[in-house]
Amino acid sequence: MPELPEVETIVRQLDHRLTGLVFGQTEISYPKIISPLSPTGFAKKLVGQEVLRVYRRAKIIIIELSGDQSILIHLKMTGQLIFQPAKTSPVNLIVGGHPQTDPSKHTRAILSFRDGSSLRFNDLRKFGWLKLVNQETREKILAPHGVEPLTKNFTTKLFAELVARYLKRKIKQLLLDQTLVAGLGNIYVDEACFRAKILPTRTAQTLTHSETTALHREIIAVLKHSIKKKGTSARNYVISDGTKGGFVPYLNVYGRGGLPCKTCGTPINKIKLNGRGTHFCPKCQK
DNA sequence: GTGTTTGTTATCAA
DNA sequence: CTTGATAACAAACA
Repeated sequence: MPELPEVETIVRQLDHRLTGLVFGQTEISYPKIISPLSPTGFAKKLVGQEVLRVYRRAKIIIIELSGDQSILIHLKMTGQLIFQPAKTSPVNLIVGGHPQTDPSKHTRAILSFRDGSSLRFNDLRKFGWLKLVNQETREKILAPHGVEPLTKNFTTKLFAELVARYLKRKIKQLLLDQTLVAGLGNIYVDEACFRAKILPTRTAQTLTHSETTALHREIIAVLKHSIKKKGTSARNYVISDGTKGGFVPYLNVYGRGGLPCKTCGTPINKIKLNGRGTHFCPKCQK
């Protein structure tokens, strides 16, 4: 599940590798991932365009091109973006615990560059997408997202205002809402709540001022820590060079249902909250 | 055949 | 406007 730290890791690597490359041929094996153009239209428009930079907004990857166009990419739950350098053997991947060579049967698109390198979009569950859009459409798609938690715009005051505005919402639900804070997903919401010692099931209105401050602080801290470790490879997230992120050993609750809390030894509780697997320590979190 | 995994949007309801 | 519930998308895995 690529969330902010995973997408950020991919983007940093791709920006470094793709900037300056010029697109050549494009192969689409699963047309439904492409919009708003047809795969043919997509390929035609892409040819000859140079990559200016690669950046991120929320969980969306933006490849900015010469001219007016950008490729927007969302990996959703199982998307992978693999960079294949020119004249090298296929990148090795681990998918669902099994070694796999890329490209695989889950490769949905291959965007080639004129120097012989290529970018592959793999997506087991076909939820992810690629859009080739102009600036105006790009901004229309990006605009509805909330504050970027790793920018100076994400102040304690702003976060407190959000908490005060959506009083009836459960904390977890509030944090998962991409229109409020952008980039958090199931993993980092659970982790941030643990670090702030707050139960994800509580409603916003029950938070004290110091709890709100702590939650704000821990959201930032856990995201930064994970980026430093290149993200969480809980399932099939890989970085664009096929390697895995290193944050799993630092997870306190996500994926640890029934295992002892690293702080107090109490078994981690796992419940369903609004249809999401939710993990917490019943003793450390109040 | 069943339940579980989750990001996002749509839809309906209150 | 806020909020809650549910389905839909889609495929693998236990």
